[in-house]
Amino acid sequence: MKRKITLKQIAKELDVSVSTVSKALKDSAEISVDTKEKIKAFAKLYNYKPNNIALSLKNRKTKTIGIIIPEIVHHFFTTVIRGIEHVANEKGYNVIICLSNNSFDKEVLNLEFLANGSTDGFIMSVAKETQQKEDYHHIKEVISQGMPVVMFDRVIDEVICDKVVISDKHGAFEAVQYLIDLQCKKIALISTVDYVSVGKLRTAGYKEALTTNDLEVNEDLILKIEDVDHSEEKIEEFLKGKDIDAVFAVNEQFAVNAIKALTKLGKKVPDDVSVIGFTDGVVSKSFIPSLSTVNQHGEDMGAKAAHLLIERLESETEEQSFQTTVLDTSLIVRDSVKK
Amino acid sequence: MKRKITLKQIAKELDVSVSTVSKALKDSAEISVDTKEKIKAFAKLYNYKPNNIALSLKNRKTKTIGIIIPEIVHHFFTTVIRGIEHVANEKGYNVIICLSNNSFDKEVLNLEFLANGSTDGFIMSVAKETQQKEDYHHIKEVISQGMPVVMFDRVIDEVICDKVVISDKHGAFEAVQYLIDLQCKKIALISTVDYVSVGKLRTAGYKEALTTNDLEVNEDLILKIEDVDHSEEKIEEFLKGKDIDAVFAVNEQFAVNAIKALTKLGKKVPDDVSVIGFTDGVVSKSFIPSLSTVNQHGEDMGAKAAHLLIERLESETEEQSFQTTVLDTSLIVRDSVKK
DNA sequence: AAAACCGACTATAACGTTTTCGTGTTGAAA
DNA sequence: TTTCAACACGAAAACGTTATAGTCGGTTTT
Repeated sequence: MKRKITLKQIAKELDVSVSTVSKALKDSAEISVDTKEKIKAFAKLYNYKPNNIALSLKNRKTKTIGIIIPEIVHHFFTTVIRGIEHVANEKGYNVIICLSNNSFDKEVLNLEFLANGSTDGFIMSVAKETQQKEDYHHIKEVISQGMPVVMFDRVIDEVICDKVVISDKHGAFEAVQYLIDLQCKKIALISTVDYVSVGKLRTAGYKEALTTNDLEVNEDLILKIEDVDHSEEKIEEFLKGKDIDAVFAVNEQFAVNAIKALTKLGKKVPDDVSVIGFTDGVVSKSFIPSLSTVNQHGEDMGAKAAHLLIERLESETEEQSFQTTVLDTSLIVRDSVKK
Repeated sequence: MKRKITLKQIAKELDVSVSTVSKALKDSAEISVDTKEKIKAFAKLYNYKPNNIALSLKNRKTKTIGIIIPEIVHHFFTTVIRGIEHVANEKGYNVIICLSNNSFDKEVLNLEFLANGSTDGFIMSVAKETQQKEDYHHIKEVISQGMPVVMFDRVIDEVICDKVVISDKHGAFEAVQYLIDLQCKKIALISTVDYVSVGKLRTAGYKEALTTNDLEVNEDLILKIEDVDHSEEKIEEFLKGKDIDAVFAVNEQFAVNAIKALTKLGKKVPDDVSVIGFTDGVVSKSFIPSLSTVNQHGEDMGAKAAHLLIERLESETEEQSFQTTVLDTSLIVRDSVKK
């Protein structure tokens, strides 16, 4: 088994110095054409490729971007990663992904580990537990050490860095407005607990749409779910006996569960009740009735985040003004709402 | 903005040598208790953490595992990653993910890049294009350079390394056998083109189940889909006018599309036609009727692959016997089949 | 013919670690 | 008093690169 060949070995074989080899391979004018050709041929033969680790150490940059997200089995995060990956590769960067599993401790560990030389910067969406704890010292720490960080989706106002978000509130507003335009008057909301920033914002959009249209906000029509795993029963229980004509859910899963529960309770979707979800995932399109959703454009989000990060990495100046990019959502109308 | 602190800086500040600092932080017996305490306190104050890149260079190992997969928006791959990530982190390894987007060239690039020092080994599922081309020089190359590789799901017989697969053929066999036991006689197959190894194997399982039960294999009941994007129309066209009582599909998407098409064609699932898919994804559970599938246990697969790789990385001996682990599938019976 | 220059290299430092091999100062044994 | 551990630390090499600063023989300049 042959090991990877190094400059030193090439130098020894050809009886020249390491510097000569390095320069020859970079096609430096300092080296004679003859020598260059000889060295290049030899290097090619042995398939020489510079060692990235050595380069990273020397250049103090790794050309890799760290992604830290709560979960990967979420279709939304998956699309974001794809967006990041796409532009990162285009610009010659690699991507290293760590999952926090929504755990604060793991997020801290990941961040610390990657910050010690492994990456040039981060793109992250914080863990649920972190938002709950409101402890952001680890993120602030890496930023203060000169690591650029771009946050997306679940962002923290308190941390100063570039951010990419969608207009959660406005997206929710539009969806609910759409339902109101369909003459729906009794619109239920299925949301998450408030410390999850997106849940909070979407709830705000829901409420604003109602009040803008002179409809009363009825807290009895609002369900906040803590534990995603048992959402199905919770939703069914919540909807039982409720007199409603529409449901707005802050994610795809809740929307699907709502339709199932409604069907079980003898109500027809969309004839009796219209349903709109948030986040366009794999399920929405396939579901029967196909689900109307607020599309988050995850791939665009990832691409934008990567652009922001790379721009900051490659700008010489220590620009201190950070921007928050707000991406528009778009309402995809499918069969789960009355026409 | 403070930069990350290094041993050298600590040494300078405390007026000792770099070696002393290094040893002190490792709690070496060579250093006096006083000095150790002083150094440790200082290091803690400045939050010193060793630079991973420097360590990687020195130790010639990076403690990271490279994952190369065709696509990330597939729920199956996502679960595999989760499995890998889980055991990797447990053993102190990091995970770096590259997507080939099913492109041969990108796969080669990724592999080359990561092989130059960035990772200690690979876990991969090859791109569709690579399987089509049957060009595996890039994989053989990294293996010959002493990089352990573990393949999963789409594996290549020709490449000698550890592998983790599921019993595709047997899984398909069991599913079709189940349909036959339900008294289905005219079972259609919706598969992929043959160069995709899993498609081929599952097709073989389907055929074997039929012949074992003295049923004729009717090629008219077999559809092979090349282009996933237009599968919906293809499937509908295929099923039109066909006299069948069951469908076995080699993935979730095809199964869902089959149910949709059947419904459109006025047939009831499961009353008129039973349907079983392969791969348990997000859609299966939520779909109405909920989809019966062959579960691939992606997370187990990832975990097993990671174990195999790490074991090889950490064993001193250059073990030359490679193993192929075959994981069992399990049939999840839901509402898409007659009871 | 001395000074300057040029072409084609080589030596060295540096990136941040760890580790092996010194080395100078004690205090105790001979 | 001499000898020798033990102790506490430092110097240097190594991992693989690249960039800067030499070096050295030969040619051109004046």
